[in-house]
Amino acid sequence: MRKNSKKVSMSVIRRLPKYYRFLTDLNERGFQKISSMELSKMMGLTASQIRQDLNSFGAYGQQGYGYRVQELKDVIHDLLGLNRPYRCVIIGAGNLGHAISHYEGFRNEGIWIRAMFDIDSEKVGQTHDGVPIFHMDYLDEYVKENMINIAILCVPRAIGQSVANQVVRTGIKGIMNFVPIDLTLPDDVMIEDVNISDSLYTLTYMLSRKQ
Amino acid sequence: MRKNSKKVSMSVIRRLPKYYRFLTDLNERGFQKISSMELSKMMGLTASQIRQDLNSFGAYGQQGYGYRVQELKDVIHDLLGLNRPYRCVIIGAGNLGHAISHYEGFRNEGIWIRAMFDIDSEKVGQTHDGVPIFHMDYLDEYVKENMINIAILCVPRAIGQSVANQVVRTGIKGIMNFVPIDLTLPDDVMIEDVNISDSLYTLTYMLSRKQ
DNA sequence: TAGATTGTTAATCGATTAACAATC
DNA sequence: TAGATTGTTAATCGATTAACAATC
Repeated sequence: MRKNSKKVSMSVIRRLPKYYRFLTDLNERGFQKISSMELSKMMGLTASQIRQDLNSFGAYGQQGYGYRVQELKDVIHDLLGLNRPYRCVIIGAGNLGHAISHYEGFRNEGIWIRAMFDIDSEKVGQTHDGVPIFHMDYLDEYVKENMINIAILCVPRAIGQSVANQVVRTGIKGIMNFVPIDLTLPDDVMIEDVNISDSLYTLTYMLSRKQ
Repeated sequence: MRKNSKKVSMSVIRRLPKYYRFLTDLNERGFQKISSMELSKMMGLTASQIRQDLNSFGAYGQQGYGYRVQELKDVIHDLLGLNRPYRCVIIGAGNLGHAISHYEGFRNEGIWIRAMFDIDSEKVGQTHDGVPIFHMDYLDEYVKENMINIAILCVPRAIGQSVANQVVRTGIKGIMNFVPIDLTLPDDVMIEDVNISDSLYTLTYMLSRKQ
């Protein structure tokens, strides 16, 4: 029973993965139902906010009962777009690239790391845990033949923008960017930045404020 | 000329590293001054928001002139707490740990990666680019002797919480958490989460919405 | 001085919290 | 039914944008 979409705000979207994580966990632990009150204690949000959030995309609970864990988890799963396959390539086969290629957070969610790309002739040709490393020259062809829809950027800062341009030219519309720069790209390309130094500076701010 | 602190909101804090990045770049390129208008075009914010943000911590510009790049950069540098040294250890010497230990975003900002810790006897004892790997048993002693103030968690999910507890017992008050779980820790410990799967799910959401 | 651009107040917009009637 | 807990409206709070007087 889903309401036909009012628009879900970005603040809610950013909380969805967290809801999803907690619901998955509850589900695995065998919980059938959960109230906004119980969930609020676990997640550190207010019960009121949880009800507003869930209502904003019409994931109805049941008055006097609560939310069915499995059902709510499934609704959020689909809302996050996880009912489609994502075929990813990693650009840059350094330590970060390798770390992402083995990342345990992705398994079982239709996120497939298919290949890595680099220009280092020592790396090209190798395979790690079933993920082959190809030369950048082969990127365009590979992306088209394998219907790749996400590129994960793990290259040095100096070449970040130009590699991003190269990725965009293949037709890829989703980029996860680990390079600590602000990419300038066409509006129809979705970028999600993971800026490790920005995050660390938020931490140093907090540490320097606490007396 | 700094106003003695109205409180800076968290929304502003999260934008500070970005301001810092752009100002550092402008400074390196030899710019002396910048107006809120010019900065707004570069950064994709409104000029009004920029003036509000900068004013919230009293980084005054000059009417009719703009902001002095070097001065503004320095003020934000200090506000982020980067005028103090941060001595970090990485917990977990896998690919991610190694990636962070070489991370180019940190250099020249008083962020020092001093050591890595692991329990794998094949890794313990090695040194990579001057960063030694020690056994976890030695963590407490090392932290105390070397005045470590930040721990960067790069361990498998299954042991994330228990390793975090171990870190907290050493007295460390700042944790950067790469483990895709929600840590439960005392309130006086500052946590900055970098949740790679959460970020990716935001991207899959955006990709699935754009038809 | 005149022009430019800030600092700051007021208006708007959006997100969170509170409250409670609806209902399972 | 009575109790519990949602869905939803209203109130509050905070963040962003607009506007303009102050001033370099």
